[in-house]
Amino acid sequence: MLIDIWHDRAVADLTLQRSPLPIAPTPTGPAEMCCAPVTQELLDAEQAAVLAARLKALADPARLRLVSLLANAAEHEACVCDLTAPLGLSQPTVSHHLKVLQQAGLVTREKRATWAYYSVVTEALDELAGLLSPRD
Amino acid sequence: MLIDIWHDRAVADLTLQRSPLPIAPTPTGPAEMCCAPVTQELLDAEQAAVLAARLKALADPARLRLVSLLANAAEHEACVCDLTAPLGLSQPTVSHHLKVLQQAGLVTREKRATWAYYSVVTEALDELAGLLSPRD
DNA sequence: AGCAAGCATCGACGTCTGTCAATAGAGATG
DNA sequence: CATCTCTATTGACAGACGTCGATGCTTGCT
Repeated sequence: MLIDIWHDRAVADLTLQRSPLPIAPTPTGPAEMCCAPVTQELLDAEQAAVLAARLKALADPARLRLVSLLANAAEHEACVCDLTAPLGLSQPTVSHHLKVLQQAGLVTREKRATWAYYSVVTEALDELAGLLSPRD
Repeated sequence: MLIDIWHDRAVADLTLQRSPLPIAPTPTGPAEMCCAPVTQELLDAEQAAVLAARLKALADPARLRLVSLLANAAEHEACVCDLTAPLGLSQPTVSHHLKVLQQAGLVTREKRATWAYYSVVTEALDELAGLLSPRD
């Protein structure tokens, strides 16, 4: 299932010089393994805090819908201006949520021209899922 | 890995008549499938709210440690009085967190004698994980 | 009946969080 | 340069949240 939230900007995009696609686009949250699955080993205070912080980044309706929008968007990415309308939230609020998601390592940001393109870090979601329920 | 937070109450427990192990011990949160995995279909507002509520129940250090304690406890269950010390939190606070977890369908409560035994609903964790990252 | 233990609820408190309007900054266009 | 678009930051505010002490309720024991 793919939702196109690209509109006519795809056309305008062609008229702009694109950035040379940096290999490492500033990964704020490296999303490193913080602990064993919750049900397998006892979490100490610090591990629990780290894991809770990541889950908390996802545990918000707006942010869940953002992740869903990004994952289902054409090219699996979208810029802020395409996300405000589907969410019914103001642009600053959307920017705020995206920043939270980025700092948790759940999305990446790539600036092209005046637009900031966000996309989901599927590996981060996978790892989070694996911590809740062991993949065996 | 098993952590024994049972102490000497296991002995005292034998002297008390046990409840006849009811089949359906008041499942507050039935943990029914709320939506497709986040990355596969677009979440609407309501689905996002439901999923966010469940994730929010887990997205707390104390509650994560509670789940971890329960999962790693002998018999895979524990009562409130065994959980306050490992967490370093007051009994009312622990009771509060357990209630949140129970309402989210992540733990079940079974009252035996004066003790309330909580245990993890692994299926709920599995489902939650499956919504973040599709299995197979 | 009286008492003690385990647990849930209540009330209160400080903190965190989601939201917006206003503003500032970066970048493209004319 | 002036202007426009897109995005990020700031400041402010209401509501939610985590925590605790005090209290009440249930259950078993004497």
